[in-house]
Amino acid sequence: MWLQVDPRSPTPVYQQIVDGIKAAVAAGWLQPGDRLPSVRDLAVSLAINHNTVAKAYQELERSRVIEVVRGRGTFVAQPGQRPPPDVAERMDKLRDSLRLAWIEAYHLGLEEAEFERMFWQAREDARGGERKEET
Amino acid sequence: MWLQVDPRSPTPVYQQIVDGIKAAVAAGWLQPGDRLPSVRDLAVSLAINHNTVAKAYQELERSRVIEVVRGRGTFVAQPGQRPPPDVAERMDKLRDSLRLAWIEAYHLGLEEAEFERMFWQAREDARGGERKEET
DNA sequence: CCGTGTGTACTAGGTCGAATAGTACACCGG
DNA sequence: CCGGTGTACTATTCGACCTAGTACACACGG
Repeated sequence: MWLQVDPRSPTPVYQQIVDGIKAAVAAGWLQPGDRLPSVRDLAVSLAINHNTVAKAYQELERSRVIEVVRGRGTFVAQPGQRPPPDVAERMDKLRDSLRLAWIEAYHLGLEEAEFERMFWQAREDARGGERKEET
Repeated sequence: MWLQVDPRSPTPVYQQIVDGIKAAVAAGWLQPGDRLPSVRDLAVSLAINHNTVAKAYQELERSRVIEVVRGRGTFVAQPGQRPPPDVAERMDKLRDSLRLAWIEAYHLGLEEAEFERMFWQAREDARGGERKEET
């Protein structure tokens, strides 16, 4: 399965699903039009409640990452169709996360050049990487 | 007062204090050796419990941002004295936050150049800015 | 030595979001 | 009709956060 979840993580399970699917779409694992597992199927796969999956799907639809068709299923949305309702707020959060990242980099003693390399490396990780071999 | 807190924010109050002081140090508001308000004084200023402030101070000391001297007070630490115990973990979190930022930038339809500008702008915001005029 | 101020530790309790379990409904397509 | 889809609702559990109050150990100046 291309998605995993850690129940003991401090970040909520539904948020992990949201992040995971957003990452899969951004990386190209999932193409526009691809069908996602049903809420109940995914819930069984992840060993969680179907309401938790539903909550994740609803947030993903609000962000226009997926499209929901009652009675048929959920699919990866075509980019740039209907604009999300809260772009401004999300941009602010994005700016703030970068600001906090700079602050943390400072306290970790990172040189500006090192942090910049980390920034571009993260771009690579976001579009393709994700090799995880453990044990 | 150079620090404010929003009790209704989703991010915990003690975390807001940690972030705020880290930001103040990184921006240069607070210099190494400067004394911080006592837990009780700051608690009164922010209208919160002193235990919450203490929790923030403890995390700040673990991160080697401040130094605590029993019976005397807390002070901004000299940079690079004793290394923090969890650098590796914090670096991983930093990398991950940048990865998530790239993913979010993708779903917001940001061009790479725009996002890079935002990245450098955040650097400026982290070292000085902070003008907040409301009302 | 005493008093004040420092950070720290502990218990008890309240609040809130996350997650579960279970059930029910409305929709689609064969 | 029937099976699968997302959705909605209640009830309940659980843990993090925060408060309130108290107590302790330490440092410094009188």
